[in-house]
Amino acid sequence: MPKFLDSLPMVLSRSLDDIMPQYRSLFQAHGITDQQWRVMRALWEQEHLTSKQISQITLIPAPSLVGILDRLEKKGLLGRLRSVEDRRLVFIRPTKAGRELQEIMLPKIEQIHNFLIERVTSKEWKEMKRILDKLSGHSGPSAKIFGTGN
Amino acid sequence: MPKFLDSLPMVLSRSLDDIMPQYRSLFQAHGITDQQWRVMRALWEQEHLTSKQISQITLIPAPSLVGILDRLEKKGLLGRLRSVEDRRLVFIRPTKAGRELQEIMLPKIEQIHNFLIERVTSKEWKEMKRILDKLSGHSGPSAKIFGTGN
DNA sequence: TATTTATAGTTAATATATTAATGATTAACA
DNA sequence: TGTTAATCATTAATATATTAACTATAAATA
Repeated sequence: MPKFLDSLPMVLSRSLDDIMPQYRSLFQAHGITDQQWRVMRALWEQEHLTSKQISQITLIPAPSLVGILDRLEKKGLLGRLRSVEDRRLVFIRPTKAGRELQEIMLPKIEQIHNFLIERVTSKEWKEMKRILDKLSGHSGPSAKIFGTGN
Repeated sequence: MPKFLDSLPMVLSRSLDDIMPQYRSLFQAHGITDQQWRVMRALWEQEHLTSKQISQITLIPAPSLVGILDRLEKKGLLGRLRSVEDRRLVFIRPTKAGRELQEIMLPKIEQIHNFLIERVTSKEWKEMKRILDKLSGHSGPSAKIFGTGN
């Protein structure tokens, strides 16, 4: 295999390209996008999150999140509320419609997840995450020599 | 770990988010983006590719590729040439400047790649790719019997 | 041969990513 | 205490992703 296709970014991107369509068709059937789902999914596990928390959990960059929240708000799936104690913060919480959507979609999502996970053994799944963690620099003597440092 | 953060898309996305910045700072230093690099990288390994071939190699969707090629052409890094035998095809080839850029960047890219890869053993690296392949559906019984074929 | 079908590249519309900058607010500190 | 620095959400500008549709061309077929 040529080096380019065997690089870490390409290996990971290929896998994502392979699995995302299986989720996407479900998202699409319910009128939301990948990223919009990520936000709703985060709100399902913990209500009243701030914008920043959602950004951290979903890995969606803060500037992108603004528009995503706008569209979800317009769809009536969540609401924004400016904090009183710290007026810089904005709390996000799902509406009733948002929670209902979750109840419908969550089982199907888990179904897809299980279908994918069953392709490997539990041991392989854990092993893969462990290796990925090492590659990400989250374990071992991690020192980003090319790191930005911010 | 909550199920959401432990899903395959989130696991892979997190890894990508962790490693891409290390490449991106280099791309940025040379005035190109991630995807623009992917295209140039493909042209480094095989000259005169068609648009479709580049799309397949780089995993960049065809409609996105149009703009990326436009911008790379405008930067003088590659050229487009309509095929004579089959006038539907467009051949892409790097310019002299395009090849020069590669010669400068390629060693640094390999340096980053090696730095990342050295975080795991050779055995772990292969094992990870094998497991990812299974998760993508590229191995195992179903994949061998029902291929997409395209 | 005339018609249908398939393919490569492209355009269009909407959604998101990336980077830098801004406004409002709060925290830190001389 | 008054100024500076940090933080959160947001805007702005450019680049890319996603889906559908469209154009030109070529292949298949009646």
